[in-house]
Amino acid sequence: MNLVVSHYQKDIDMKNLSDQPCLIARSLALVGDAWSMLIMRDAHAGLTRFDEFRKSLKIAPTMLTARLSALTEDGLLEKRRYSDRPPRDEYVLTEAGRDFLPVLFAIGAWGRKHRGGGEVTRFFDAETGTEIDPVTIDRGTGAPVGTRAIRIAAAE
Amino acid sequence: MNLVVSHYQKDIDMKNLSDQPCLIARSLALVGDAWSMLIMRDAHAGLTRFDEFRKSLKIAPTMLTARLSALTEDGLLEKRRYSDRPPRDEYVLTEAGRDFLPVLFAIGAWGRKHRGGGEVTRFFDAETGTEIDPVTIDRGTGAPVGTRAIRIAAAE
DNA sequence: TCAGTTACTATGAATTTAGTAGTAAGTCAC
DNA sequence: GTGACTTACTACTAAATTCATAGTAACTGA
Repeated sequence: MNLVVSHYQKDIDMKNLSDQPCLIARSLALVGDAWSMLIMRDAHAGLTRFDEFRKSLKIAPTMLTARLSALTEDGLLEKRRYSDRPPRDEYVLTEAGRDFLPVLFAIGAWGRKHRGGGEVTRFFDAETGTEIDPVTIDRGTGAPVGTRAIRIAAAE
Repeated sequence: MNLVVSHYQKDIDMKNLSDQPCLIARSLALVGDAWSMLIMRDAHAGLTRFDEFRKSLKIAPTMLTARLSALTEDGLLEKRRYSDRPPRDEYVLTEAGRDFLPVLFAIGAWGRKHRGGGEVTRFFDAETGTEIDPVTIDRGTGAPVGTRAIRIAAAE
């Protein structure tokens, strides 16, 4: 399963995950590894530069280059020049990248419930000051996902 | 970054992801790879047996064994004997495993918005028949995650 | 000029993953 | 009761990825 890159080539995922009808599989073709998710997390926390990510994640620079390129290529990040001399680029979230935040919060919510305890980073609503308690609901019924029966259809 | 197992030993993740204060990182220590996520997806779709997963995912049996063991060890799946002769086990979701569904839906929702098009698998509410449209909201404010400013705190 | 910064690339070793084949313990159809 | 088949794996090797460290390019600032 190679979710990434060799050289100047775009991601080649296993079994063409990105061509499958399942949208979960398609998404995982892009961000289905821990590094990519953690980069997205850090990008949401405001990091933009290569060295910021590298130090935060203690990731090998080769890996970081590959992941940043892939995420940029896939439209979750955007390269932006912030200095011409020396030439320096930073990576900022695109709209698609910002839309990824709910996924991170859903993962975090699961973690809080099932891997909580000890020292934990928490998030608060800046205005109300209440801790954020993420729930994924179906906009149609308003019910939390998993509380009602679901029917699957392989449609167009 | 080795998220998995060697031999009879539990996952040893990189830099002890599971000991970090960030709950996202902790969760990713367990399910931060595409195979694990896809196994969880298939488990939610009703698959329970080794060969069902293997055929559905076209995963190498060695990988599948490792992933199923890790997910079982981590409490997302549970091994259950369904035949004594011959001895046969199946893997069923635990409560923690079922709680993972919102994550999958959040990922799917992202995919629908940013990787939609072509033939796509969709989900409907079994009762109302409406297509499920997952949104992750903050239970406190009721606002979708990402629409309001957030404050981070590294508390206990 | 010399140390320091920043964003990388080069390289080789260690580790993981993939893919195929094989095994163990049966069942089922004659 | 023999042979074909099923199911859940393990063995093994080759291929690919990842890690870690070192090095480079293009500057800045003292």
